Amino acid sequence: MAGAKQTTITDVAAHAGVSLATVSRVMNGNATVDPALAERVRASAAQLGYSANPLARSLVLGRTQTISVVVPDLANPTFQGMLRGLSRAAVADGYHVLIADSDEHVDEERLLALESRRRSDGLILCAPRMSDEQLAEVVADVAPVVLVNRTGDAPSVAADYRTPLRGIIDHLYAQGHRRFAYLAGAARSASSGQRLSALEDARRELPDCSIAEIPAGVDFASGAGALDDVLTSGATAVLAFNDLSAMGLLSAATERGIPVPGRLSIAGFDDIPFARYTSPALTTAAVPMGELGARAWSALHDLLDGRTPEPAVTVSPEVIVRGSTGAPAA
Amino acid sequence: MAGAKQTTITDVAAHAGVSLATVSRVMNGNATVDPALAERVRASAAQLGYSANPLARSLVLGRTQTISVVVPDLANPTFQGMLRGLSRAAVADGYHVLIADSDEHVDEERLLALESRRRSDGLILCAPRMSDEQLAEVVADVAPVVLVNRTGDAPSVAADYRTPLRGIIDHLYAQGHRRFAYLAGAARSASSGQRLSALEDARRELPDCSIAEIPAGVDFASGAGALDDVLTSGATAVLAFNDLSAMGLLSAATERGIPVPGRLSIAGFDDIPFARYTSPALTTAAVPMGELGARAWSALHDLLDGRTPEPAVTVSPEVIVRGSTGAPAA
DNA sequence: CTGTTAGCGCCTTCAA
DNA sequence: TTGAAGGCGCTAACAG
Repeated sequence: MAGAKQTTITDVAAHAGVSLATVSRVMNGNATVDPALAERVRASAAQLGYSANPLARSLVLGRTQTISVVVPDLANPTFQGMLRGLSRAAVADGYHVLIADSDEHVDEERLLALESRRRSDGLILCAPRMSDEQLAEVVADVAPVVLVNRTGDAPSVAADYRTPLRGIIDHLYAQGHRRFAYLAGAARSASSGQRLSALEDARRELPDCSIAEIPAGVDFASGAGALDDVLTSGATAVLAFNDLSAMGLLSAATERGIPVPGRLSIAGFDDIPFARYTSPALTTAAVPMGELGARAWSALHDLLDGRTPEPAVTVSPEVIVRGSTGAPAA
Repeated sequence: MAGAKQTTITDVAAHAGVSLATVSRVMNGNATVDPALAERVRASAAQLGYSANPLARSLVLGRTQTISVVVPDLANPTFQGMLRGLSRAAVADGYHVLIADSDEHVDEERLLALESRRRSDGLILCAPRMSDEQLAEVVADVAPVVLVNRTGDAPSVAADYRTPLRGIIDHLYAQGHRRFAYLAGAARSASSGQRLSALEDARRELPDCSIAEIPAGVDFASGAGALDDVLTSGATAVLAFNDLSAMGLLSAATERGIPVPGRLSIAGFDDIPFARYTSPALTTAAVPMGELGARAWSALHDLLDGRTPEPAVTVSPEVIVRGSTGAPAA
C-alpha cells in the first residue's frame, strides 16, 4: 500500500477555490497573480502537502530535470569518483541522476544509453571500450551527450594522462634514473595512447635514457606478475599503468626482498584511495575524478540550457611524490 | 539540438494506416490483433525507429519502472558495492535506478528521499545516521521502501555484524589468544551495537579471556593512532572496527617494527578490495554488499508486485583468514 | 478484431 | 488578473 493517494493540482484548486491555472501559476512563481490569492493557494498547497507530479510536468514541459550516466562498471573506483562529483554537481543545480551500469557488456551499452536517455534530458557517457563507429552512431541518437575520457562527435571531458606521466618521468630522471620500465595496460584505451605518447616524448627529449615496455595488465595480479620481466630489463624505475598494477609490483618486490625505492622505484597512476597507505606509500598521479565528473555535468548543463560548452575540457592530474620513488642505487 | 523529433505513436499509426489503439496493442503484445496487421505495425515501428515515450507511459500507467536509492556517500566503498549489486539486479528485472547522494547531510535526506521517490516506484534507503523519529516519518511518506542496514517500519536488509565478529574471536581464541583489544568505531550506528553484543557474548562464554575496548575511529588514521593504546593494553590480538582502521594499525605496527602477526594479530571487518593486498594480507569478515544490494532490490520488487517480502533479511559476512592473524608469541 | 473516446496531471495559450 | 480549453504521448475502457 502506498498510503494515501497523492494530492493533485485539482485538489489544491478546489481547496483554495480557484482554477487549476491559478494554482499552476502560483506554484511556478509565474506571472502576476493577486498576492492575496497567491497566499491562499500557497496555504492550501502547504496544508495538503501538495507538490506537482514531476512526471506530468515532464510530459508537458518536455524536460525531466534528470540526466543519465552510463558507466562500464560501478565497482571501478575511477567511475565512482566521477559519479560522485557528477551527482553532487547535478543535484546542486536541481537535477536528478539516473545511472546505468553496463557491466562491461559493450553490446548492451547502446541500448542502455538509449533507454536511459529517453527518461532524461541528456546523457553522460563513459564507454571506453566501445568502437568509434558505434560511438558515433550512439552519440547521434542520444544527443545532448557529453563524453568522458574519450573524444567523439560531442563535447568531451577527459583527464590528461600524458603530461603527468611525463612529469613522473622527469621527477625520476632528476633523481638520477636512466633505465625505465613501463608496465603497459589496456592497449585499446585512449588513455593508453596518451601514456605511450609521453614515453615517446621522453625518449626524444631525454636521449640518454631507455624505456622498456613490458606488457602487463590493469590489475594487482598483473603488476605482481611483471616483477621478473622488470628485473630482467635492468630498469631502476618503473612506470606502472595504474596504481593497482603498481601495488602488485610493489607487493611482489617487497615479498622478494627487493628494496623499494632502494633497488627499484615504482610509480603508479590514478591515486586511488589506498595509494597513500602502501609501504612505502605510492608515488602516483592524482586523477581528479570528482572534478572530472563535475566538469562533465557542467558541459551537459551548458548543452541543456542552449549554451555552447568547451568542446574538449581537460583536467590535469597532479604528480604526488611519495615514498615509493627515490634515487637509484649508486 | 537534440536532432530530429522523436516519432510518436501517432506517426506509426499514420504510417501503418491504423489507429493509435492498435499500435498501442501491438507494442504491448496485448490482446488479439490480426497477425497481418500486427506485422504491418511492427514494420512501421521498426522503420520509423519508434519506441513508446516512457514518460507518457509512466503517467498513464502510474508506474515508472524506476526505483531510487538514497545513500549518504557515494565515495564510500560500502555503498558502492551495494549500489552495484542493486543496480544490476534491478536492471535485470527491467527497472532503472535513480541515485541520490545525500552527502552526509542528514537534514536533506528527507527531502532527497521524497523527491526521488516521486520520480520512481519505490525507494531503497540507506540512512544510517537519521534519527528513528525522522526515519519513521520518512518511511511513511515514501512507501514502498526498503531499509538497508537498519530496521524500522518497513522491510529491511542488513548484514549481520555480530556472528562474524564472534567468528573472528573464536578463530583467534583457538589459536591461543586470550587478551584482545577492540578498536571501537562509530558508536551510534546499529552495526556498532551488534559488534559490542558479540564482545559481550564472548566475554561470557570465554571467561578466561579479556577484551579491552579502545576508542578509535573508522578510518586509517584512527587505526594508526591507536597503536600505543593497543600496546599498553597488553593485547595480543586486535579486533578493528573495520578494514580501514585495521590497515592503519597494521601500517603503524609495521613501521614501528612490531611483527604482525608474530607479536600482534590484527583483524579487520568488511573485506574492502584492498584488504587482500596489505602485507601481511588482512584477516577480516567479508560483508557481501553486492548481495545485500541485490536482496534489497528483491524485497522492493516484491513490494512493487504486491508480494510480501521477508520483513528482515540478513546477509552473513564470511570470516576470511589471511596472514595478519596467527598464533600469539609464546 | 479494430477504432473512438476519455483521461493520467500538468502547463499554457486564448478569451474574458 | 483569472478561468476555460487544448494538448504533451500514451493506455484502457467502450463501442462497433
